Amino acid sequence: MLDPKQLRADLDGIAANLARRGYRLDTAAYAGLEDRRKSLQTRVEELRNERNVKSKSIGKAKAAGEDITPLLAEVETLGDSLKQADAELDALQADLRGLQLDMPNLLHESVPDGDDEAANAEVRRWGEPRDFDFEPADHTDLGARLGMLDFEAGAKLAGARFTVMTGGLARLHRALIQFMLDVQTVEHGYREVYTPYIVNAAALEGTGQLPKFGEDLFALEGERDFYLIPTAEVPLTNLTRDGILAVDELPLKLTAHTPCFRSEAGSHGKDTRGMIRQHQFEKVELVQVVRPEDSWQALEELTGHAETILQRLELPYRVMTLCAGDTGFGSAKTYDLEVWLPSEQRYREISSCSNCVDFQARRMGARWRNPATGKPELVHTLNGSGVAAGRALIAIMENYQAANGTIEVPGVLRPYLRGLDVIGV
RNA sequence: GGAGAGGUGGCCGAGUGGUCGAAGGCGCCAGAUUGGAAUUCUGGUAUACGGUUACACCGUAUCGUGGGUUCGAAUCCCACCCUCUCCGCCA
Repeated sequence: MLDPKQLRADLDGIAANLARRGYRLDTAAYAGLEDRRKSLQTRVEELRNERNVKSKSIGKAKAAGEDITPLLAEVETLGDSLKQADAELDALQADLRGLQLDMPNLLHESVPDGDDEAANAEVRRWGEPRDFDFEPADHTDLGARLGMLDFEAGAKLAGARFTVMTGGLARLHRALIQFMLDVQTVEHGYREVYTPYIVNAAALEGTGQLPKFGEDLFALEGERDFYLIPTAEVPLTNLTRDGILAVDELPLKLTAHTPCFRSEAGSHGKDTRGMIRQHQFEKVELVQVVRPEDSWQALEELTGHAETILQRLELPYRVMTLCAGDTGFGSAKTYDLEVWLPSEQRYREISSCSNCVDFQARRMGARWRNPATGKPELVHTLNGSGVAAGRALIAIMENYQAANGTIEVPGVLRPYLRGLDVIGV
């Protein structure tokens, strides 16, 4: 959510920034609502004040044993006009809040212009794509040849976009997660967290998935508003909701391995082959909650923490700054990590690292007590995948494949696999 | 699932219809005391929004959440959420 004060003071400036994303803010409509809200709120507060003052005098008169009938007559009609004005104000405020919840975050000035991923800007590359002396297979074929990746079984158990992994591949997948968690906790100072995989609507509103993107979520049936998490960003970031952090708790660096569930509504026909886009996948997530002045430095560090994983796995990748139109709803700036996939002869997203500045913090009511002012102030929140396990597995399969269809296990994962150095022999 | 208890400020904890944003304590901040510290004493210590883009002042809201009763609700009524205890069940 954007700062309501800023929305009042610089509506046109905000509209111009949001326009870079292709978001059209109807400034006249917003300003009109805001004006009406202001006058109505003043009126409601005046009426309340009158009621409070008179009620108080009734109390005093009664205590003094005086006759209160004339006083009661004075307040007779007050209640009705107050109730009516209050209802009007409530409706108006709900409208305003609806507009505010719909607005994406302001973009950082360093975010390049552009409508879609074609305009994303490459920041750097790491590693050289391997030179194959045979035609590299894609992970789907490799998995089938190994007999360890079964999409039909996934479809039988659940439906399209679900996968069953078995044997060495399942173990490699688990080793990958273990490795990533170890690096992030032991080397990068993140605190490991185990969280619920089901969250309520308030948590999803806090990080920005709701109310606007409910279509992308799996909602549970029943009387309660429960959802499967689309990313551990939701539970991790919301740990700070409605709270005030002490200065020595910052930066708060959290990591969690969780499954992620996404309905992928609106991506029909996209990446239907293979394990690239699934309804369920595993991820190690990184979240940082920092002082506002530290967040841009933190974004660089967090991105580096995700990069470390790909470097240790010796997977070639590049870092992209997402352009205005491709940057996510709650993010002020996002770096995507894209890993090299030999079968596609291109880089594919494997991690997304974002600085949400105070956007989520304002929605969540997440603050810290600034010693300089003594006051609670909004924190800044960041998140990034460190990294997506399913896609990392794909990248390993394709980049480490041999001509006979076996997969060499990257060196850093071997300690986790107890002698399984090649998968498929 | 059955029975019961409870949710109040950073924390603990009073408060069962009126002057309660809320006693008291702890913690914290400032000052006094001290050679310095501990102790002790004094004062101050919520957030949001609005009146004014002045931390001075004023108003409004906030005692789990949402409704209701009333001139007036932390206090009464209803629903829901959460916590705890006992029983049952269970990984």
